[in-house]
Amino acid sequence: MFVLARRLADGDVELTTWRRPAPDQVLAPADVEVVGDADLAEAVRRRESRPEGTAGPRWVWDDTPRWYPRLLEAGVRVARCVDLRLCHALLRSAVATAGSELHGAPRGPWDVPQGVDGPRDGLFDVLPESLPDPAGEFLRQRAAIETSPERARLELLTTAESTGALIAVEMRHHGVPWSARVHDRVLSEALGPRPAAGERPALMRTDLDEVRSRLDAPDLNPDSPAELVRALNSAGVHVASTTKWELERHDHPAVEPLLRYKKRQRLLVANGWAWLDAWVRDGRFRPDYVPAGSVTGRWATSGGGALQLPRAVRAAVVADPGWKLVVADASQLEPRILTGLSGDRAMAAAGQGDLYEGIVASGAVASRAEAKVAMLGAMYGATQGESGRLVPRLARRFPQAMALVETAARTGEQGGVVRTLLGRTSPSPADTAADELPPEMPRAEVGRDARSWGRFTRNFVVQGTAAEWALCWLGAFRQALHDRFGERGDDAPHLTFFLHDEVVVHAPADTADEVAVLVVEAAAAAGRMLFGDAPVRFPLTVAVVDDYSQAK
DNA sequence: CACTGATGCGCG
DNA sequence: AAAGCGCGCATCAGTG
Repeated sequence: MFVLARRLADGDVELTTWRRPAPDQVLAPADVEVVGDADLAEAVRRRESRPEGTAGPRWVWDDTPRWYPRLLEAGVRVARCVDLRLCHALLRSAVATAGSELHGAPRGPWDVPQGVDGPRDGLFDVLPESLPDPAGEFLRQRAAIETSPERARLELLTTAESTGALIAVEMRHHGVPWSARVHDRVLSEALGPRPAAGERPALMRTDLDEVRSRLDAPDLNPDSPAELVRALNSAGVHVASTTKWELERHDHPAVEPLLRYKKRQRLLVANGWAWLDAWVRDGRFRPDYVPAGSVTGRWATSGGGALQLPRAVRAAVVADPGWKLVVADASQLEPRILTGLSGDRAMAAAGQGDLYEGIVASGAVASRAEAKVAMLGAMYGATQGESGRLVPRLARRFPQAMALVETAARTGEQGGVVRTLLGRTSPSPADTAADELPPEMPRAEVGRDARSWGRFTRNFVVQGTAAEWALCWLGAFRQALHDRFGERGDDAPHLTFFLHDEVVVHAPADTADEVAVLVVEAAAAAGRMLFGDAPVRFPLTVAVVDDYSQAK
């Protein structure tokens, strides 16, 4: 059963129940209720509470961040939903929906960023009207899915994507437990005490004084790359840029303090006191997650840089008193995804334990470090350097795995699209680049573009399927947490952070060990959802800790 | 003054 | 200008 929620122009909400009159018949609206905004949470709660063992409704709405934050604030959790906006994007471009009305539809009002008016901006008493004709959109989506030869996979993909949207809002609602005191200590130790506004921290002034005197450039602005290159060249350090990688190759006495300065500047600017003031309130950091924010289906965030939290500040993620953090990350996720996608039995055998050690044991390469570099090179399309040299050695031992990424690369080079296991389809280069491509691009340029697009499609199948695995993992784990601990209410363990192949759970201490078991089981379940009984394993590294820096 | 693109670096 | 993918953010530098 589906319940479609649609916000009307006056702010009221229309709830339409859709059922199948009989199995195999098309969905039809069964009843309609209109509730005032103030009564919405209660109406949802009523329909979510149900006898043990019976399935609740699947809420259908235009855009999860427009609905769910206010429900959570009212204490109402939703088990399942269909996020029409996210599913629209998937189905419109999926090759598996060919022949449906949605397939290849021109960009329209559903092709918008999430939460266009902000999840809640407090300026309006009445939330904006729903995106146009959600019932029509819902039916077009159901038709696209149900007539697809890939129906089962599209059902799983759209469900996983929508559940991800719920989880993103729930994680923002709970927030990451954050100790401003510890964060300040980390900063003070790395940079010196917090300076007055507009001042450089003491340790950075020391670095800068050394750089200026050793380059004989007393007025140097170290934050201007152009100025820095000129000063370095004048001092005999011949660099074309100021990247860490290039600077490291010179042993001029200015280089060391300069690299120190740059490192500290980075910490100050990206995650310094200003960040703390802007992003941490009442002991919580609340990132704005953007599910499917990247083309491959990985999440992004907007504001706060949550997916780039430097290791140095992770000590500030501290569990509440009496609580623990359960940190779990999937080991060598992308190579294992490639194993499952390709059905490469030699690679599956190598992945019984540590995959990179398994590759060494297979005789393909000599060391774990080489195995890692070679594997990344294979998935990213490396052609040069150590990585490029090692890739052919992998190809000899694991021909099926290598053939899969090679095929994806060739398809992209020739202008075709590729898809993930569940059917997310890569953008077409024709649509993406046609208007930007200069009419008379030299042949060599076109070739370079094609190869670059081939590296994108090569990686798309792996990174995108890994993102699908992660969504299934999250969804299964969320369900397991709720089944086991849901009745504890605010005292239940909950997801608090997600980073592509890693999750952090904030858990009451007495639940932590059990949570650790559930997260491992969920990983195995995700593997089965994608690959059935194929011999590919998804081991996790799990740690129960007091702060995030203690994990691994 | 506002905007855009390039640079550099943090994360997976 | 780093080989080799995907992101976000701050800052600089150039343009309208």
